[in-house]
Amino acid sequence: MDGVSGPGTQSQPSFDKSRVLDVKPLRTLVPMFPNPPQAPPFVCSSPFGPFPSGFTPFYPFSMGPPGSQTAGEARNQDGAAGYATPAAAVPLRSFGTPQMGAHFSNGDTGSSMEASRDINFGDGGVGTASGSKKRAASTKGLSPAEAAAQRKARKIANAAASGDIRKPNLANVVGLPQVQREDGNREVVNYVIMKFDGVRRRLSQLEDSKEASTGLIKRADLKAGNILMTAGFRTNSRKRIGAVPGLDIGDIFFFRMELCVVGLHAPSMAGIDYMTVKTDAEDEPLAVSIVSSGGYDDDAEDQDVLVYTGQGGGNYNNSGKAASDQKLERGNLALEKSSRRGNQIRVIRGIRDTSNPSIKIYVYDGLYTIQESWIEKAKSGANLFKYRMVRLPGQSPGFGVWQSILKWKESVSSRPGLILPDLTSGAESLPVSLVNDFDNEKGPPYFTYLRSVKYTKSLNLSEPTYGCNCHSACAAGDLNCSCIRKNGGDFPYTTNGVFVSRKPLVYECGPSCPCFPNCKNRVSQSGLKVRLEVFKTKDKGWGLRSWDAIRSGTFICEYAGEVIDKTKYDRDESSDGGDYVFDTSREFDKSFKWNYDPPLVGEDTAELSEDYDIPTPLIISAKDSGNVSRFMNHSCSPTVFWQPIVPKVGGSGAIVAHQNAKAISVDTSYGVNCRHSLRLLVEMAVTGKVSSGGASHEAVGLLVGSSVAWGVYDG
DNA sequence: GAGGCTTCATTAAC
DNA sequence: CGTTAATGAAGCCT
Repeated sequence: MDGVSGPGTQSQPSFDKSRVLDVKPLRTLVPMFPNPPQAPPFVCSSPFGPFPSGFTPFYPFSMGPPGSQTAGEARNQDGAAGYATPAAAVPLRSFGTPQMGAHFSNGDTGSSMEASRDINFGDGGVGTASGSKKRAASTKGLSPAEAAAQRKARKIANAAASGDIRKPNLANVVGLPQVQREDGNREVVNYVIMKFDGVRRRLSQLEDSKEASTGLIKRADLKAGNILMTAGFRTNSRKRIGAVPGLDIGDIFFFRMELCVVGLHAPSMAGIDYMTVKTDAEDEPLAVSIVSSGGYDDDAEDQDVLVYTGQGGGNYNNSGKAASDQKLERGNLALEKSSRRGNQIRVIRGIRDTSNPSIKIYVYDGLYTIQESWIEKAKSGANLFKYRMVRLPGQSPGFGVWQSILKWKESVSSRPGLILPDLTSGAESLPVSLVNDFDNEKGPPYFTYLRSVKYTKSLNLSEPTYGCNCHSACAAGDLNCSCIRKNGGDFPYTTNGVFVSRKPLVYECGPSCPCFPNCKNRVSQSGLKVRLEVFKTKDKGWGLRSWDAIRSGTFICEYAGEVIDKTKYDRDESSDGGDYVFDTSREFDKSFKWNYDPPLVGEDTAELSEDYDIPTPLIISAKDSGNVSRFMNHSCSPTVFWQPIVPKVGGSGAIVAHQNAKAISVDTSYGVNCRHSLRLLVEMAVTGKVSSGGASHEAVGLLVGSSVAWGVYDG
């Protein structure tokens, strides 16, 4: 046996493998595919709520295209109620309705499809007359700040239009209708966040490339935020005390600008957000939200109590100013007033991962009130305002979960319900723990752990070989690198390894490329990067979730399993054997709405409209052998998507380059060279909810929680 | 690899 | 109504 055994076999060498066949498979991962032409649009959305983000959903089995119904019915049904969205939620596609369309000045609301395209990002045109007209007209009803920002954006747009054609010209983004702009809901929030990150990734990509590094783009996060804010592509802009519609406790963010565009916390920098409330007597500033990020000497150890420091006085860590007394004005005054009134204040906690200090996330931790405030002397001798903030009881956990995770990372055995610290037995570069804190089941049925796809027969690969001549590492913007040219001139990943935009096929550097293994174009070849956990769900068998915050575009894993014959698959499917099968031959989503949108001016979009077929379709079964991906459950609002990636073809035995001896090595006697592997990328992560592991239908991925943002889920 | 520095966006307040 | 000041983070540079 050339593999690593699944749980149970270590202690039971004589494990009866036939049990595998006795146990009804838990779930199937079906790749996400577009609606077939004959199907109505948005099949997946209704009635479970709209699915605006455009990454193609995994079909709920009960709702897939007509052809997939038969097998689907027999499989585990996606809990219909589980994915219902609040009745109040306004479907995004209704943006195209006349009442919403009125907010579009271009009048292009003839059809809902057209209008919904416009919602995304206008017409994508250069700084044309029509574009300018649209912007001018849409200035109506904007605040002075917005109008000023828009003027600024126009300048940038003009500069871009007259200059280098590849410079981003995203200034013609069309904002959301006034209704959504002021008051959001979950769909709108998810949509805004997704667009924010799409633009941010694209700007990052351009920034990475040499030609643009001399240009205007720095701090892609700020830039992306500015573009959206300027256009009015934001939500919950109306300030309010208390909860914000569409935002849940436990939602996570990776940039301050994200808090801004979703209306959780308006200031792009300041830690205290407040609003002036008119009373009979006088106008009173009241705090609405605070961000505790570690810049001041806050005491944030306790889950439910936060001692927050006021702002100003040069007491901030990175401030170059001499420290002085803080004044009772602005945010400090607002906190004081809120304290007197006993008002609720939203708290966002910044968290630095001790194992990876470069990553900082922001977790929305719900509502607090101020219990007491006082003045305290800083080390510098300056007076600081201190506020003891206490979390309102009865709220679902947010920050607390992350604190627990930090402990688990220090000592796996402290994880409640732990069955195995690493179910891969060392096959993966990171452990994957097996946990059941729900009932007494001791683990999933037996399977063999594979790190990669296993080929049981030779495949006739016809794709041309490609390979670059780069030494050490391929560099973004280097068009001499043939791998980059294969990718249309863009580096598919940002420097920190985040996938930028979906496309039919991504070309990574392969075995015959001379570049080093740490080349930035080898992201999916380096195995697990995210700390995962297989856990028992309430009603969906076993599922997969993460201990790490997974940023949108993060590579998670490939779909490992055994490649099987189509005929065998067809036969199995009729007898309920289709579970765990991933069929890559189906077409996948053509809309790519996860991407920045529209394409930058002058960008060639031809490749997106032609051939979506991947070169060598595979049917992969993870029933008997597979990796963590076999535990990903189906969801109608998935947090991951599938992206075909090819490494270089050719070079015998290349797949064995996966070095871990305990892993199943690919049997090269079948003539396996390096094939294209299928890998999963996370769509995620921006507003993930943290779950303490209750495994409700939505509490799936530890770090993920709702439609946008989970790395992994059960469903 | 740690720490300092620079730059940037928003909005209340003037 | 236009302008300014206050605020802090992220990533680069040293």
